Amino acid sequence: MPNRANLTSAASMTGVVFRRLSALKPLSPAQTQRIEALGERIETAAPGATLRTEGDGPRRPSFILSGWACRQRLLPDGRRQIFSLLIPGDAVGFCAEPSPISSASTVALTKVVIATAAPLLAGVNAAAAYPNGGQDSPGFADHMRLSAYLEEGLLLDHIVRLGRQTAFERTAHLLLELHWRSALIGRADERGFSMPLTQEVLADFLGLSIVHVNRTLQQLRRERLIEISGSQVVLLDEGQLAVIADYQPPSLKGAS
Amino acid sequence: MPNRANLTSAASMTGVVFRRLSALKPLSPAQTQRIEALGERIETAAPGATLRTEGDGPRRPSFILSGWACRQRLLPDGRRQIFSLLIPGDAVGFCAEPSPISSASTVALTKVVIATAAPLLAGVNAAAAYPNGGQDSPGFADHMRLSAYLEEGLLLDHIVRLGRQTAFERTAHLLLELHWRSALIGRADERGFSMPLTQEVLADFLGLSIVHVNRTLQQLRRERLIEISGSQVVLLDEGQLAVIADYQPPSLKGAS
DNA sequence: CGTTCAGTTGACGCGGTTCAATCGAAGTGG
DNA sequence: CCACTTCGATTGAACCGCGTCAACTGAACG
Repeated sequence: MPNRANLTSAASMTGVVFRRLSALKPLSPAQTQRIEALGERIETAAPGATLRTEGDGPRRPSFILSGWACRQRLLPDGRRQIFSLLIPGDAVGFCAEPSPISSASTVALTKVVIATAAPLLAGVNAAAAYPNGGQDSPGFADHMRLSAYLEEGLLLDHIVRLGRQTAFERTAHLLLELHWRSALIGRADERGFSMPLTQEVLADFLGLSIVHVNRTLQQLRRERLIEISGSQVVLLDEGQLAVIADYQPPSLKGAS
Repeated sequence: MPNRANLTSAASMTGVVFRRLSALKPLSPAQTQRIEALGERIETAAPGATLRTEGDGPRRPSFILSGWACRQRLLPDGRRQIFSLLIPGDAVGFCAEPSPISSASTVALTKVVIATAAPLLAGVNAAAAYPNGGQDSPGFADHMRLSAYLEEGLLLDHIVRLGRQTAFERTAHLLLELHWRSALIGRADERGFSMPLTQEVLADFLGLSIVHVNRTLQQLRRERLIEISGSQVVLLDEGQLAVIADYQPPSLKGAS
């Protein structure tokens, strides 16, 4: 039951989507207008709510306007592995295959506000009809394709973390990635950003136990590499962290 | 220097590509013809050769006709993580972005024969002009899109293995996946398949040490779950292995 | 005020790594 | 045809990163 006040704040929330997409490829005025229209149809979800279950029929793809979510899978015995963390501006459920090729679900980690991406999707289909890529068309096909490549790169980084890095390196790498992504949507300053995650979520993402996440964060603080107070994270020595974690931010320049 | 004998054998090798793609979506006679034409332009690579370095300018996408390869990343200190194993019928370098969004390279693990996919790619672009999906068009856009989803599912499986499964479970899961994929291209019988990998490669894929891969394989043999002789793997109790590894093969039915 | 939840800490043990040595098969050159 | 080398598989012993178990703390909340 969105009222006018909701609409106003929702419209301002579409800024993260604009920042996210324009970082991949410049947006035309017509496209910008479409993005601002996302604020007109929003929904909210409480922490723990399932936003999407893959293999559960086609659901409407959407963008996260505020709050954090994750894609995850549960094992029969209760173990959980988180594939990716979703922050404002990220897309949910764009691979809307009717076939359940793999089983994963998207779950809200905080209170989440999402906007149906239907108006943009119409543009995606339209752009497919422009063989030249539609530089000036209102379509978003290129943006979504580049976004998919970016996300695959994040999955590859994650695999390296889980397969070949220590808990210390893993954690440093994740903090650098989240800082970079927060900066991309204008939600970070030079050194810090907000990370509304419990240590349990970090553990299930990093493939560690809660206890060890706690000790690893303490070690990072003890070595004066980070500071944490509440959900606020400060990177005290980003260069040193990058060396430890072998972190290289995604390079978006030259994207076609 | 391909001679006629080469061409003949190469043409027969395109069968794996046909099987791989037709499993995703039926192929028309025109499409089948295009696939058979892949055998006309082949290249070979020796074990260890780099087939592709992402972020190294656009390279021609291609299909593996025979031999195995992998996508991997190296850390500065020499640690290696393998993202995916590529078997005959798999595509190489289809995400041919000029931007090096992430750094990974594709390396031959055995002697490899690849075919340039240019003739199919022309079809991909053509299919994009058919808004209805082009059921009868010669394009391969749908196939490559479905293939991308399948590969993403494999990456997710891999993340679960690395993050939340024991060495025993990981190894069982991988063997089941490779058996399923081998069967998909007609390179496996009911219980066995060929796996031309060293234990070092398995270790770098599974995020384990060589020594521990060796011990884990021994445990699988000791418990009469598998048999290995040379590169031949036999799954003695696929059901039991699937329970141990929580393995569920990708479901391709209902793919649009 | 009791309850719940996230964070923290210590003790202990296991899964997996590291180091090092051995062995057989497959080249390779003299 | 035989030393010599190389490579992959194998084995044992010692070590350690990380998980598990359990207890405790403080803040938020009804």
